[in-house]
Amino acid sequence: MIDIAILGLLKEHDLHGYELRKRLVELPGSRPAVSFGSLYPALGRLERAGYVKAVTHETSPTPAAPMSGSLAGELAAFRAHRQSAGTTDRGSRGKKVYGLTDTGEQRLHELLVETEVADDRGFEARVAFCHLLTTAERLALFEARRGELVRRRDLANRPTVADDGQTIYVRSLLERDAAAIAADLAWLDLLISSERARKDGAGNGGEQ
Amino acid sequence: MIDIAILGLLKEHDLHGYELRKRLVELPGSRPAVSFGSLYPALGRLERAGYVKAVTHETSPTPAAPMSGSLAGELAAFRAHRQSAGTTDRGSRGKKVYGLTDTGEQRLHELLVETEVADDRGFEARVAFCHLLTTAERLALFEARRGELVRRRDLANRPTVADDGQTIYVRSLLERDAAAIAADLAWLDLLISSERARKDGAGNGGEQ
DNA sequence: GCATCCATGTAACCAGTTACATGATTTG
DNA sequence: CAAATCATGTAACTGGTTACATGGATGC
Repeated sequence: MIDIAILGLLKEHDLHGYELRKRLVELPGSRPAVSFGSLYPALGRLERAGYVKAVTHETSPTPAAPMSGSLAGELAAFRAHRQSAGTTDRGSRGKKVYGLTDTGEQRLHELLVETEVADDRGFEARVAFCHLLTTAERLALFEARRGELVRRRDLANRPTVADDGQTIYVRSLLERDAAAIAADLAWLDLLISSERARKDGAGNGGEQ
Repeated sequence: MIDIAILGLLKEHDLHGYELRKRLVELPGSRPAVSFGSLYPALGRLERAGYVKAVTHETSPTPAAPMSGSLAGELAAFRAHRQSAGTTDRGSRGKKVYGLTDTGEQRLHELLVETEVADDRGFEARVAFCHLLTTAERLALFEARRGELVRRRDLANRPTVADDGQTIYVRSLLERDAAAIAADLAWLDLLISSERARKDGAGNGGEQ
């Protein structure tokens, strides 16, 4: 699911691996820190697949507006640019600034709407870039997640087979888990209702 | 960290793989369900390491008291026993009931007190069997976890580098994460204080 | 006697990790 | 010029997963 994060970040601006990783770590859900050993191979894979591509010269000096935010990104791109366009062609090991291709953009959207994978980290990664979705798609994402959480909750406080000598610690742990799921569910419901409001906001004001 | 769970469950009673797995799934922190493809190889590994051992005949028909709880476990052991000791010798593929060896018990304790690995699942697995620890060891486990959570919290609401155009979704996600950590911390603090009370309970009644 | 669960295992794969090797650039 | 940081990458390993192969026992 590192793919979502990479494609999502590259959608915002072109970046090289090192910088990409710094952003990756401070993205919700990518604990404890995605390592270079997984980042670079992933970039290579995405490049081979045609989703990203090394942008060497001034293909896109990050259009215009984005200068407002993210100085670091601009700087990285600028420096890389200067280096490659400047002297010769950059030695074997220079910065390699990646950008999203058209198919990469498609791929990102594809990954974002894929509700099958109910994985926690995957969900967080999707939410982090869900502003790229339509309201309906976002709603679908949230509701799929909701289903998953409900499933987990029901699974948790069901039969309790063979739980004879549960220690107080296990019980406490189970309670904590239940509380965490409940809190998550409440959070999701808020998101969902706000999304619903957005959807049929202008049209009609029914259904909370 | 499947090792902790396996050893911990086998400490309670001898079990064969299939039954073990059923218990494993309803253990907190072993989402979404440990698969056979990881369970059996793990058992093999633990057996080769000498931590567990297949108990075939009446080596230990689960001593005496444990009959009180866990009917399923007793049944499984009994059936396996009957089968092996009963007819011939059981075909190539019969139930294989595993038990914990002495070194396995040591190993379990070792894994339980190992506070280095700050992994979430690892922590849950340890708590699930922390009744096997002394109060002091348990306290150390909880406090190590607390340190880890504090570290995460501080990491989360620090610099916020390059967070220019954070969408409402990312912000919401970060808030949720922060709330989850706070809740976890509160839960832990409760555990810790109750553990402290237990420790110096008889001696003096200070410090809540 | 057929389906279904119980039961054990292997093989191929997956998504990541750590440790290592390498080198360029910046800064004190 | 040395140390720190930036930067890219490979190799070996980890801790699992799914899919597959196999077969015994039970229930209807």
